[in-house]
Amino acid sequence: MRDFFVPYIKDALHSAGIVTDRDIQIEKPTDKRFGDFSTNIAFLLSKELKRNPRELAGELIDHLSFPEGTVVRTEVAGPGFVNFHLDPAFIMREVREVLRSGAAFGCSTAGRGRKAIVEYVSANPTGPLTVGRGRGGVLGDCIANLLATQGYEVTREYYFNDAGRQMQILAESVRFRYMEACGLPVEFPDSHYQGDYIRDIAAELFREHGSSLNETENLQLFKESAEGIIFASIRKTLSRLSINHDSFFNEHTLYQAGAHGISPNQAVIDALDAQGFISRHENATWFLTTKLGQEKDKVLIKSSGDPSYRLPDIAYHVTKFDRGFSLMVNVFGADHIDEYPDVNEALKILGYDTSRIRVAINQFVTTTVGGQTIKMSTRKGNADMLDELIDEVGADATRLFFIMRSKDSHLNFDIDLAKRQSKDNPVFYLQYAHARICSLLRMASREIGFDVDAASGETLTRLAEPVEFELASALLDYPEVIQSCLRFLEPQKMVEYLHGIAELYHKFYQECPILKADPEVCAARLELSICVRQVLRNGFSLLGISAPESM
RNA sequence: GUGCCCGUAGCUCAAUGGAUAGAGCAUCAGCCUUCUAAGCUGAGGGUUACAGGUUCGAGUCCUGUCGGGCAUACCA
Repeated sequence: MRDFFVPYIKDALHSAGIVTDRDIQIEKPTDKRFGDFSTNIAFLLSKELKRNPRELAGELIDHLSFPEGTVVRTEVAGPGFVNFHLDPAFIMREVREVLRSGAAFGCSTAGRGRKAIVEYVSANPTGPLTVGRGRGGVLGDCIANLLATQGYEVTREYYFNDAGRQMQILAESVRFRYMEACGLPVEFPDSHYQGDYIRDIAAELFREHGSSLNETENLQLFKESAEGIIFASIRKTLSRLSINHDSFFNEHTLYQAGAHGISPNQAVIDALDAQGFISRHENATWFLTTKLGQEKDKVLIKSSGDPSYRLPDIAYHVTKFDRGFSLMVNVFGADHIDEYPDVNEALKILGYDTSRIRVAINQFVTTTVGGQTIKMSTRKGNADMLDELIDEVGADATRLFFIMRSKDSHLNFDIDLAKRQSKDNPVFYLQYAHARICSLLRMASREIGFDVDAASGETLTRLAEPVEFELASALLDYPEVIQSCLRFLEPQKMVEYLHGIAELYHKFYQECPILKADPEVCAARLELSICVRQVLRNGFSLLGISAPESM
């Protein structure tokens, strides 16, 4: 809708003899007295032209003209705002687009022909997913959904490492528990994984093999069975949240020699070395990040000969470029904040365009039960598990709660609230609006033979109540909300928006009789309801929550 | 110590540098013989942590202070 104004404003500036290449910003004023839309262009121009903004605004509107039946009034207000008042019929005509496009309303082709990759969750298979991982998972999934609406070919990728020290500890942990299961005395180290799931895996091994594994020093079997069981459980948990990755990228492949006989890891070392950013001392291989202004150099290959996590991370990102992604989104938890800058610097040195990479960092999650805060913890058994949370509050509430706050804010997950089957719970508020419309349409179909599928929106221009215009106008914001979510990698804005739509609909429902209205108005209100239902459905689908037809 | 995030109504949180800082919960007062009251209407509630600065305009940007979280590994 905002795009509508831009060409006319540009034309007017041109014919007023004002030269600028500034972007025209269109805003939606908070106060309806200031019109349906406004622009601050006069302020921006006053800066560069050193002229009075009110004067500039005046010249602008003198040259401004819109097609018949669109903008009914343009005025200069305050210190230099230009406000536009729309013809209500214009809004109602535009709303027909919701019905025409249906599930595609809000989509664009901006990303057509471009490949995007969203990397999220990426937890190593050392244990069940924690609540904190869930937040990043849902965030990443929503971002992927958002990108898909813009025509990108989206890959949802999970990057993991099933080698290395953490997995070694995991294997040892299972072995200890296995020996316990065999009735042997063991002293379980504090440094190892304490969770009950380790016991379950050990018990499984004991069931299959009895105590025949007692003697073996080879941890491989312990590792593999633990990995298999844990990964299966992770994927099951994710699928409960409708998170389904297209691709699981095993870090191990970066250690294996490729076409030219060298591994991707080695290729990174060689390339950085060629640029003078590698040093070998203390038996290790270092990335000279001090040359880039950082405090310390970073180890890429440890004295043990194994790469530290940074090296494969860099090599992994090289594969993303090599695989032809023009947009790469990485979703990390706040605890991985320091991971990215080194990767970024290395990629720049290697000549890659790092502006194609966007990083979304989500802050931590605390859960509260009965007003008591339970802080998320990592390796100990007291971490709150994502699966238990889903058991407790359901998948829809889990997803919505994770993204209804800005990713930059610590999330306070109120379990009591999420469980409540009442109006306090935003999930129910949103879904209720959808169910209410479905119910209404069912009744309309039954009582007056209204054909929902035949609705074209032709009757919408009969509507005249303020709340109806407000609602219609809000529906037209939907495509811009998607853009805004993507600009900030912040699906939370969609939650806010949908909440506003639901609120307006409830208000409309309260104020305007629908089935009891005059038949022509009745049809128009039903059509408006269908539009609202469509936007709610589209939004729910982006957020990954269900759209119940009755509640 | 240093880096990143946060500090907004009693609570949980919004607000592309725009006009009188908004929602929900909680509190108080109303609305169901009428399409789902899981809803709606209204009221009260604020020195946007603090102090400066930038400009037509600052919750938003800059500097400093205070408070909270995360990170500061040859773990990932």
